[in-house]
Parts: sequence; structure tokens; C-alpha cells
Amino acid sequence: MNSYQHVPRHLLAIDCIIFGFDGEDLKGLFVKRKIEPQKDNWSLMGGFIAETESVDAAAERVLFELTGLTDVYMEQLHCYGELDRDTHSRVISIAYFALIQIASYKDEVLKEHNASWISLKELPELIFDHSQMVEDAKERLKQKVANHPIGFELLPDKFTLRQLQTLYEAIYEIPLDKRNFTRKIFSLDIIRNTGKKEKTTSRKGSFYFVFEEEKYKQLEKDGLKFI
Amino acid sequence: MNSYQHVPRHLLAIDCIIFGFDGEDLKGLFVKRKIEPQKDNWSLMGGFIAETESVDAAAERVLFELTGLTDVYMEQLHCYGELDRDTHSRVISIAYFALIQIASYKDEVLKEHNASWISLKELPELIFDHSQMVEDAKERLKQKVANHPIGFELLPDKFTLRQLQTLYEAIYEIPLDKRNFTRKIFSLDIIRNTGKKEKTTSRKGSFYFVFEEEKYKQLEKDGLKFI
DNA sequence: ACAAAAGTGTTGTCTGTACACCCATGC
DNA sequence: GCATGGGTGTACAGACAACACTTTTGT
Repeated sequence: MNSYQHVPRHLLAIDCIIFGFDGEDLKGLFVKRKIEPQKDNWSLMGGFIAETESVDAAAERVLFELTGLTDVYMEQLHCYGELDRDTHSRVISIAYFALIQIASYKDEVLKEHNASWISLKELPELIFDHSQMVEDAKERLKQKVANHPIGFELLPDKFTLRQLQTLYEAIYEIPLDKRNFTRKIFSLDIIRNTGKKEKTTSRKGSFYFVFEEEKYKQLEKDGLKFI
Repeated sequence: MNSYQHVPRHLLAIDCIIFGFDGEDLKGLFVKRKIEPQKDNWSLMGGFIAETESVDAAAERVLFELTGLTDVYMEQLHCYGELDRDTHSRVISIAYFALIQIASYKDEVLKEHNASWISLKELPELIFDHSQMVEDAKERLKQKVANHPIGFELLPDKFTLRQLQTLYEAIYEIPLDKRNFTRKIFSLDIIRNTGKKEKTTSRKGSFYFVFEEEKYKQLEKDGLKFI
């Protein structure tokens, strides 16, 4: 007996909000859509879910197709299922967001996909409900970062305290006090001073820090209270 | 041009975690499944998404079919998309959780659907990945209740401070201090003393409280910090 | 010597937490 | 009059927020 007979089937898509940080602004990776409808308009990277892959695997594939990256921090955001969200036909989309290091992203791939990093402060209109997805992802990122150390996923391996603070300010969209921020981060015991200095942005130079992997994983599991 | 040709289609289901509170324990509403596979095993209430309804609407329909209730607090939890999560064939499921007042639930409907309220402390094995869904929903409820006043959705219109505290203790799964709890709730300025007393559980009797709708909506929007 | 960014401490306020006794009433 | 659950205040500790000056060094 097949109790699932006569059940309607649906088109199921993935859309991917890809966050990056250039040392100043929080950015998203967007593509100029290559297919109808809405060809040539700005869009999130997306794709359809295949028959033989899990939903998570589909999201990883979509991300890989655009970035060539694997082992990236990625999280399911929400399933968007309004009837008319895609103007062409009924498509239900599951949105994921990913955090990547902009530096790890290869420029040649950008052109190949008509892709660009765009500051989230000057976001153009996106197709369908993609603007809503980005808003939701920003909000979720804020929430998450307040309780998990995932912000670090956006930084290069070595980074200065100032870069770290700027990142948090970009995510929260509020300025933070330099001294209080430094104290807070040190109290988490999650970064280590390499003793080496970055000398391009100031005369004095600022120390490069790296993550303590073990402590990081611990905090990712247990949670923390950042703000 | 139809750019969505040759794209695979999927079976898409809704599963619904329905929370209730009986004054003592946090409970879930579960059904004995009527169809194969896994007929007669405990399951979440579910159903397939139709062609002509949004995903949210499908969730509301599934909840209505089991409870007869509308205008219920309901929130999308997560999309579960592992290849083999349904042992019969590939089904992707979008889980929602709902908060209802047990008292508003009609007993005749329970029998009709082979449904029972089961304490989440003594949860039986559920089919497929439904146990995981319940765990995830409990976790999400904890998170949400810490920042939004939605716990009230589970209580009857009139309730005592003790009932409210017991509810929060059941959700957080930790005991709370009576005096600190009372102070905290009052500081939110969200409940009003009706002046009437409940007299069945103690000689002295305890005051019935009701919500202040306006303040409640404000807090639901703005968020709060409860724990 | 000066410009430009880095780094560093203290204090007051608020929030959270621990804790114990009296009250009102039905029996 | 006593047993039962209801209601209330205080004190200590830790977290957070506000705030300004000195250091380093390339030019």
C-alpha cells in the first residue's frame, strides 16, 4: 500500500544569503540572475533541490557552486512558502545563510556567476522575497552572534582587535566602547595575541590575534552572553 | 519560456508540535498515526501541503484539523530534509510549533484523532525524526520565552502567579525563586490583579491575574529580557 | 615635533541572586 | 489552633556603561 499516492508535489528551491566582512562593512554576495523570470535583476544565489540530496546538502551544493568553498559555517534560516512569492510559478524556498571570509573567495568565480559583494547598507532591490530573506538573515545573525562566537567565521585567520570590534559594530549596527569591548573579548578567553603587528593602518601598529580553537568550540556549544 | 522545466518535484509535509500546559507539566499533543508506514505509532500531527495554499496556511490547516482552533500562536520551527527521514519515500517536512490553552481543546476531538496530551517529561518514542523535532521545539520555546512574553499563550485567561511560575519552570526545566520571579513579572507591567481569588488549592486563596493586552503586544514586538 | 591610531583602569549604577518569615483561611 | 500555600524585603555580588589620557612610531 502506498499511502502517499495522489499527494501534490512541489518545486523546492534553496536560496543562500552569503555574508562577508571586508574590514569595514558587512557585505552580502549577490548574483545577477541568469534565467527568467526577472533575468538580470539582483538575486540571492539559489538552485533547486535534487531528488537524491538532502536539503542541507542542496544548500551546501548551491554555496559550493558559487564560491567553490566547503566546510563553511551555514545555518538554515527559514522556509518561505507564500503562494505567489515566485512570479513565474509556485516555488517554495528554503533559505540558508553562510558566513565566509571574503579573502577566501576567488575573484575569477565572481565574474563567472555575475556575482558581486554588496554592502548591506546600500542593498539594491532584489527579486521576489529575497530582500525579506536578507532582512531576516541579518536579524538572525544579530541574535546568533549575541550568544555564539560565530562572528569569527567572517574574519581572516589573523585579525586585530579593531577589526573584530568593527565587525561586531557592523553586525549589531551600533557603536561599541573600545575599552569595554576589549575587556569583554579577553574575558571570553577565546583569542591569543600572536605578538606580531599589523603596520599598515597606524604608525604604532596593532597586534594580530588568532582564535583559540578549543575554547571556540566549547563556546559554540555552550553558548555565551555577548550583548 | 519556462525556465523551471525538468526540475524535480517533492512531497512536502507539515508537522506540528502542539504545546499545552495543564498547570503542572508542559505537554504535547500527539496522535496515533492512522496510515502506513508506522501505523499506530505515536506521531506529531501532520499533513501534506496542497497546491493552493501557502506553507503557513497549510500549518494552520493541520492545526485546525486536529484542534478546531484558529488564531493560535504558531511559529515555523525548521525544515527537515534528510533523504531517509521518512522510511516510506522521500518527504521533506516543515515543522511548526503552536501554543494552545489545553482547556480550549475539545475532548471529543481527541478521540476522533486518536490524540493524547502527553507530558514532555515522559515522551514515548515517536516515528521518523519527530522526537528530534520535539527536542528542537522545546529548545526554541526556551529561547523564545526568554525574550518574548509568549508563555502566556499557554495559560487560561485568569491565572495565579503560582501557575505562571510553574509554567516558566516547566519550560526552562529549572526551579525559580518565588520572590524574584514575582518581582520580575511585576516589573514587566504586563499583568493585572483582578482582585478575585482562586480558593481550591489553598486556604488563603491566591489572586487571579489577567494580561494587559496593550503592554503584551508591545513586549512581543520589542522583546524583553526574562532570563 | 606632530599626527594618527593603539592600548589601557576606575567608578557608579544596575541587575541578578540568595535567603526566611508572617499572613489568611478552612478545617 | 494548626496546617497549608500565598505573599513580601533586604543585602551582597557581579555585570555593564560611561569616561580620557598615554604610548608608539613614521613622516
